[in-house]
Amino acid sequence: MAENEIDERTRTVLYGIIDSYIANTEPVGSRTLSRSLNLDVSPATIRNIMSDLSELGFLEQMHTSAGRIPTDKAFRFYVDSLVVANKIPQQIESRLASIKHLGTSHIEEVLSQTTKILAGLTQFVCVVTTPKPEATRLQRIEFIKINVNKILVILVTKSGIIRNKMIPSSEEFSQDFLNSIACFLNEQFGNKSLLAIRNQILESMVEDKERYDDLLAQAIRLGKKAFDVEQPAEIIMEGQFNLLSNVHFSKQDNLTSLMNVFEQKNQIMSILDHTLESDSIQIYIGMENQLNELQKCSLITAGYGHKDNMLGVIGVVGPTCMDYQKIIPVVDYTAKILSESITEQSL
Amino acid sequence: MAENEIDERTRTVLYGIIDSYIANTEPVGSRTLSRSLNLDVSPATIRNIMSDLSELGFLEQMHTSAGRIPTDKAFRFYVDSLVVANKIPQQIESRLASIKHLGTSHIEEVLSQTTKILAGLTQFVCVVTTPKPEATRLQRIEFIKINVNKILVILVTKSGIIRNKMIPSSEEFSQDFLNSIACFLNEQFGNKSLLAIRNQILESMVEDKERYDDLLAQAIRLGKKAFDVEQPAEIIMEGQFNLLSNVHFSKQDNLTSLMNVFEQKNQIMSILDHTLESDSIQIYIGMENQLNELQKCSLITAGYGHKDNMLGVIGVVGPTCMDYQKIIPVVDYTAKILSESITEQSL
DNA sequence: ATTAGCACTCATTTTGATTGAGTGCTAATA
DNA sequence: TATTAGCACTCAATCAAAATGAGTGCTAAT
Repeated sequence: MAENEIDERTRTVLYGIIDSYIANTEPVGSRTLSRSLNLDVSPATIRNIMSDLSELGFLEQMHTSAGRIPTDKAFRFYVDSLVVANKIPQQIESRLASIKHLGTSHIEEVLSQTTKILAGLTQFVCVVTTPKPEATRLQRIEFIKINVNKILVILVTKSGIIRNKMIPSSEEFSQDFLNSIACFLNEQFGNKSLLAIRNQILESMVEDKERYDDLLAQAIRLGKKAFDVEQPAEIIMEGQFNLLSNVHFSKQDNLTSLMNVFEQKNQIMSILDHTLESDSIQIYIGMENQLNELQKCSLITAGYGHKDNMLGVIGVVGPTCMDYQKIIPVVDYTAKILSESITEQSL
Repeated sequence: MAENEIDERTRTVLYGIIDSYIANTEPVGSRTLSRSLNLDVSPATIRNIMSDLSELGFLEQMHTSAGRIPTDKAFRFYVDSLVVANKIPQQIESRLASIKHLGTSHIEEVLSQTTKILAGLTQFVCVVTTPKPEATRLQRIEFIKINVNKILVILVTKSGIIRNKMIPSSEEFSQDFLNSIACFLNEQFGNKSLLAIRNQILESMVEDKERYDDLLAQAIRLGKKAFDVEQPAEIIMEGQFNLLSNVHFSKQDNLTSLMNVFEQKNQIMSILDHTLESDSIQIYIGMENQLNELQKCSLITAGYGHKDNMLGVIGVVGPTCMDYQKIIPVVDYTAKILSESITEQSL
């Protein structure tokens, strides 16, 4: 049997195995399946079909006399042919609705709350990236003189991020002078992306080093410090402990290494980075994940923001054998709600 | 034998048991002890002594034929009579020194880094509270008009905390007007504690409701919003996963409930709150902890800040049978270094 | 093409015996 | 009188052999 001509019955068996495995996290054997499935076939027939599926790489066995478990390939097949119900259970819907009424102003707070809720709903680890600098536009920059040689920079972005940064200053500025500089920078760079601003500033410095009058020169210099090492994007993570009580992970002891991965947020970050390109939901199953430690996990991500301007990514990490049918729409819907509540914010 | 007349030899045995238990996390029996201890007595004698100690409540057995393990009471006795070496290993000293050279400006960043280092050194869970509002004095407040009905408040405290808060405003203010208000508030309240300010504002509002001219009235009104729900103090926590690889916790399965406690930071917060009163190091052993889930843990805390003005608490949570001799000075020293580097900051 | 039957595999569970570190008690000893 | 040797007893931990049972592959009959 070739891969592209899997007949109806074979597919039913495969789905049956996957469903059963998702439900019980245990290898499934022919007899059990022949009973639970409504196909009127004997275990022996099921075995034959299973044998075919094994050969095609959809099933594997831990040892000869165990049941079979679906491979990553099987899950991929399953997920690809999954018609995702876009009907969200009432309970989940109302739980997520609370994000919208979150009166807070810090986008970090919104993201953090959302992540917590999603982690609670899925019982998996849940991550979200703060808006990436390329996508965040400057709304306002201000300088506050703290003391003789310290200036506080406040950076407000359109997406609602507020960043504080203390920068040292070699010479003393009056608050008035700082205000002028801020005013200048706001006019010059307002509504531009942080990345664009940084580049433009660097250009200015190279191009016409001497030309500027004092105000401009100082503005550029301070601006450079303010926009310079602007951290790329952070990652907010919740529910790491959910995996502790998760059947599938508590069995094995790969937990510690998994936790280590989560502690090193930058690794997760770089994975999520890739997924930002697409605005639809994305699913990485088992081995499809680059990271070794995640190869028994699946990652489901969805971008948030708006079609023309995706801000970041929200997603969950769970076992490969998670209930995709249930989880996918939840992640999808969460991203949607998050997008909406952020737009409301930045208005 | 009465509790207050424990003779030399009995004490040696008790200490021997405790030391052995700390080292191996295993019940210790009479024969092993008689060999490892240099006392020239037979196991039988040790058994008699152990029997005495059991009666006094210093030792307990899991079952008849197991060895004995020290009770909380024993650890308390041990810790109380511990002469803590204030000599810190070179390696640890240099590791902690890096805090001082942390060029960053946000106190949160300093606290977070310190906590991470302490968690790494001790391999336990490590917590620190951000400075409590009663102890933090206002350095500077500023208002930035974001749009028609949103104002960003920036609050800088002497201890280096920067708080951003978006507040809604019913009427529209010009930035100039906001500056005047900020100027007024800075003059009025500069260098006062946040708590004092809040109270004073509330008083003002009650006392002379009508008396103020427009500027003052608005200043008080905005000030109220700015200082009002100022969150009490946060808690920063690191190294939760350390306990996963800790021998003592991985054996039992009380881990999940313990992790839940750590997720509910406010519970930990309220414990740490109590410890802030004293400026010396404090130790809570096992049952001495109010929280049920922590009753197999010990908590070692130390305040940071300055004698007349303690800012917050830093501490570690580990198993009751931790190596106090080693851990106590580390926590103590960390708090000292932290205090120093924060003072440097706020100058 | 399907199924019943059968021999075989192998993780898991059960059982029972063994070991060993520990205890308490008592009688002998210094 | 304090210490110790000796002894019977306890009990978790370890191990090996046996039983169990869910599962498989193959073959011959339907």
